[in-house]
Amino acid sequence: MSLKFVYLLGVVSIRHPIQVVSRITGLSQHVIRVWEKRYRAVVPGRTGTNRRLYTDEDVERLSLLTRATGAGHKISIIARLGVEDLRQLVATVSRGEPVRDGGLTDAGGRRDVLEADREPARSKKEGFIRRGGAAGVPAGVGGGTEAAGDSELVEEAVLATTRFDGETLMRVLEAAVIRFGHNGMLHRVVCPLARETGERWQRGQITAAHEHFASGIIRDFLARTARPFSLGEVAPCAVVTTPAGQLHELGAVIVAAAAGNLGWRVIYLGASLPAAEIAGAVRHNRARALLLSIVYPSDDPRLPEELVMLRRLMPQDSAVLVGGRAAAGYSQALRQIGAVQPGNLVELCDLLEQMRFPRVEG
Amino acid sequence: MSLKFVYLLGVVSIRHPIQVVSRITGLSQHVIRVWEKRYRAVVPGRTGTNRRLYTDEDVERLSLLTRATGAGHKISIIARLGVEDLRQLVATVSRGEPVRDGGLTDAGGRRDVLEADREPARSKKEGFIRRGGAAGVPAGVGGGTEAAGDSELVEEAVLATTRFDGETLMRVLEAAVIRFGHNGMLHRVVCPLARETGERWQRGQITAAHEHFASGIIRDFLARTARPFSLGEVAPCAVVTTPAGQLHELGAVIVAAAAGNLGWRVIYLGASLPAAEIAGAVRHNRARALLLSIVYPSDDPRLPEELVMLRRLMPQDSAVLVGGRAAAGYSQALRQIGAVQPGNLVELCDLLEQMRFPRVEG
DNA sequence: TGGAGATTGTCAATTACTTGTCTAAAAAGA
DNA sequence: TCTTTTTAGACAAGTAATTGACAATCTCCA
Repeated sequence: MSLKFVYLLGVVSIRHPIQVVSRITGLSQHVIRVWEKRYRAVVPGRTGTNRRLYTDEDVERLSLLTRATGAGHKISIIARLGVEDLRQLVATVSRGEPVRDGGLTDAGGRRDVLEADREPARSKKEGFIRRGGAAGVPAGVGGGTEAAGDSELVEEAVLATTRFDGETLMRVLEAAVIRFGHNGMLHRVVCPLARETGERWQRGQITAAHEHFASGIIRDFLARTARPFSLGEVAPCAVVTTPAGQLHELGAVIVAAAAGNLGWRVIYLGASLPAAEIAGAVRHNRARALLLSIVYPSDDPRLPEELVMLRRLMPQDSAVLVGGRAAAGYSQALRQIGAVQPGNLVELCDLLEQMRFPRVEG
Repeated sequence: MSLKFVYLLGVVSIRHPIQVVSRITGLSQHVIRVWEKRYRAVVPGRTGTNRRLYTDEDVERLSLLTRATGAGHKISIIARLGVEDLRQLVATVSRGEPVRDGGLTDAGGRRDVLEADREPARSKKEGFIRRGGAAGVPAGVGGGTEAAGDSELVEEAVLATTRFDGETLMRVLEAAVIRFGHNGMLHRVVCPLARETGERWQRGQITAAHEHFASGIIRDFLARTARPFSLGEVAPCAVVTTPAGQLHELGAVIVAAAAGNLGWRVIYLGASLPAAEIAGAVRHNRARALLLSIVYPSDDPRLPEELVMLRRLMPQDSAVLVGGRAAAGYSQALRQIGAVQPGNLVELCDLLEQMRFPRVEG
């Protein structure tokens, strides 16, 4: 808390050498230095022996500048803007609105070079978001209102969960697969089960242990029934986890399975990872999407900071998709970081489907 | 060795010779001394004859410094920071991402060289005394030689983990099952893998995300290969989890699998559950044993209270077994609550085997 | 449409600083 | 005696700063 707070105020004792800054921002040391020399984008302090030392605010500025230039802004023009202005700029851009100073989404050659050596896609993100928002819900697969679910099976599953009866729970899942198929099981049984357990837990009818238990069983079941992976290297990569403090794993399990079904290469990281860790994994895997599940608590004061930090540390061209019942509690932060918030699993799948095939826009 | 021994006696202020510190931190003795001489990173006490003696805090500092330097920070700059600052630093700057030659020409490849260069040097010099030191108790009870491990497979598994390469990791596990059988795989590959990842994590060579990732893959694998359960109701029940604040799941996964192999009905509850929740699950399932894994941190001030609370809430006739590299850090509390602390997986299995058939004593 | 000039990321070379490693000799321990 | 530790000094490789140049675009204008 004080950590992040302090960071936001820029009052920090610890300063970073250029190597660290380079790793965090993804900029080469060359660029960092040249931005300083030509545009005074940042003016780091120095050690006694003339080594640069960057404050956290410097890092933030550079990150924002990276994102803004990626969106087509010219570094020479925005280099001197304040952090606040930059934030606004980036927020505007990630909402899909056109960049004001001419340099339209496709800023042209420089970007191509940049992308070619950085990663396949950047501008895509905005595209997805726009599309996702517009397309919205394509009406549930099975007809009913967003996967009505099979109440009988769900009820049995809930019951099994409350009794720590893994065997029965698995049997129910098996039955669900037979009846609805692998995907249908997720949408019509597991998802409602998650919601139901969540509600019961909130009412104090069951404990977190039950939720953990169900997560485990469902994971095991999914692992057992999922197709053994043999995805081409082309498969886009998605990292699935929950941010620090979010201990409930079930949502993430579901999302991971759904993404796997849709042909994504899923890196599943379990629950409660700090921002830096998540960002590292995303970066390492060049993941096109980060899928977060936020279920409880819905008012963790640290989480917004954590999310901001996450966005700052992540590669700019990776999208963030956030689901879960408590996501709404952080919508301000989520909007700030340009996260997409699908309203339910169907929407999420829709988005994932769209993101599967990056189109080169014209 | 002396470490564990002394811990058992409850003496808190033991101090370690440099060799031990070197083994724990993964730093060479040279580096430890040079960090002291040049930067005063630590200032160990001395014996009457001028030998260095390091406190636990020194060790902690050195570990953190290792991680921070791994993240790109300059030792000369961070050497004097306090433990808290270092923790923050390490948490902020994750080093999970690869350094791509794309953007970071200055930094590119360097790290690989650094590691490739650092690794063999260390093992050559400090050798693999580790086994003697870390294992401490030979424990040869369970038949095998305390799981010597198949270094080749383990190495491949570690490599796959550092690369988030789930497919390869699974292949390795498969090979291990074929070669050693299901149980042998646990003892000879997964367990060493857990230890190795733990050590690398402490050295900052990998991130917590890697550990989470490996846990997930291993879970999935175990779920897939474990016998589908059809245990009679007679099977004794064991609850497996980690106490609140302990986010690392791998140890619990291993233990759960081991217990399952031995014919226990395992209720697996994942990581980081509050005492009340755990106790509730134990009570609800009339579990004969509660298996806890404690890996990190080893100095959570809340954990002892949590453990005491746990014992108070639990049924009296349920045993508590605690394993994990950080268990020693809480040995006082553990003794207080009458927990059993098997030194390694073999011992644990031994105990579980004994507990399978309760004697009704007269 | 074509071209001049500005913009911007990249690179090489040089210099200087940083840091891990190593050797050798003496002391201590076992 | 054989190993381990300590100290001091030397060294090589890694890392960073600076300068100047370069190539690929982008912008603007004729």
